[in-house]
Amino acid sequence: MNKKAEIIKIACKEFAKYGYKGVSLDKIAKQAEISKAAIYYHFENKSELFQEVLMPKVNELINEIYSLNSSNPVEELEHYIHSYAKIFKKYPNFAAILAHEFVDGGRDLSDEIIKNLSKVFKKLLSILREGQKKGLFEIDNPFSVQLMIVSSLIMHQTTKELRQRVSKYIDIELNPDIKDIAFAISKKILKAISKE
Amino acid sequence: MNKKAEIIKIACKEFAKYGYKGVSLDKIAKQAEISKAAIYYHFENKSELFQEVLMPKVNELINEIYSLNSSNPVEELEHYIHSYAKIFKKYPNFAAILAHEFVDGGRDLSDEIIKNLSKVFKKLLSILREGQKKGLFEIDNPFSVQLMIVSSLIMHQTTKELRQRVSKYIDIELNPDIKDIAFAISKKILKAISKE
DNA sequence: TAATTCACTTACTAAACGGTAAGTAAGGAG
DNA sequence: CTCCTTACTTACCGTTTAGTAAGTGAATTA
Repeated sequence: MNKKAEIIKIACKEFAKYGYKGVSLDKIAKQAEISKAAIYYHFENKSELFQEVLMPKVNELINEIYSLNSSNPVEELEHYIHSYAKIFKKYPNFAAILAHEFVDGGRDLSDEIIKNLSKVFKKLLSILREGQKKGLFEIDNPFSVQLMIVSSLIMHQTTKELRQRVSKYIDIELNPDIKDIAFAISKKILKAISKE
Repeated sequence: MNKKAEIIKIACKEFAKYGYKGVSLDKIAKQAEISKAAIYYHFENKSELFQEVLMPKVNELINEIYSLNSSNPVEELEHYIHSYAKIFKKYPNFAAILAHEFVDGGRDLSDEIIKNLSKVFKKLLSILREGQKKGLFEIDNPFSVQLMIVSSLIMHQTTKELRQRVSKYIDIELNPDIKDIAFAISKKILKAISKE
């Protein structure tokens, strides 16, 4: 593996753990066994490194989500939810980075990434509208559906440490697989929004 | 208002916006129009200030959640969800702080706060178990139910800025009231987990 | 009136931060 | 052999960070 790819890999892990602002380039440099200035040889600045970490994953998520073109909203919704699960399983750090950015108001995301993420949300809205038009779904608040799906999946990936700490006091399932969570969520969401 | 209360109020706003690590005491001091050392007169360190910001809200949430003691799991679940909504409406910054801590693995939370938060999660688990025992609920994965409820409510409060940025590209409802979201969520959750 | 406490301020420290200027060893091209 | 590029390193800069030591004026207590 070349150094640039190694930096990206280490940076991805760090951004997932500490968020954009919490990551220090000194620490990344130390882990990659290079000097900090070497990072600046490969990337213009911290922000560019962050975008280069995120962009391919965002694009892969979009491709996955748009890969099915069924006329069945139920199928489409299931595919949508499992697309997230698939990408998050492939890149567990990606979900954590998104979670950090969500709570930070996307402060450190470039407009290009925001634009691409919008495509993801757009797809869900169109699925819900289609289902509503076909009399399959009954949705009073599409936004709350979106919240339930996306935040549940993202939070699942990012609260592993917290669950560990909480498990000292209560009995919870510690490490459910995201695919199982995706199944549980899509089953419940479908039941919740289905007419009759 | 005395200075200590003013510091807590400003700190609460800052912690909500930037998370524990992102907040600087210099900035809080400037806003409160005192010196940074004055903060250290009132609080032992940054961490103690953080706990003093959080603790009363956590306790109020616990009291609200445990204030109803019905034998009807449906009623109890509705009360649970609306308890969150009530506290988050009263302290919008509290939800944002929790969100930051969730994605940071509760890194900056004291054991006491973790213990108290566990009580909150415990209550939901007991409601779900009770509903299951009475044949009202059908739950394969209690953890995913918890995720859907808590993360949806918290994320709703914390993604206002992000929604604003996304709204340039897609048409979403910008500022739904948390009470409406709570109603939508509890309605969907009940439908999703009800038997039949 | 003298001593003490309260609620701070000023001035500082050591460490960490993102970022940069200048230099360098290795290798390929002409 | 010389020039140039690649992929870095060393050493630094200015700023910001949490935290501290010492001092101060006003109010309270003995």
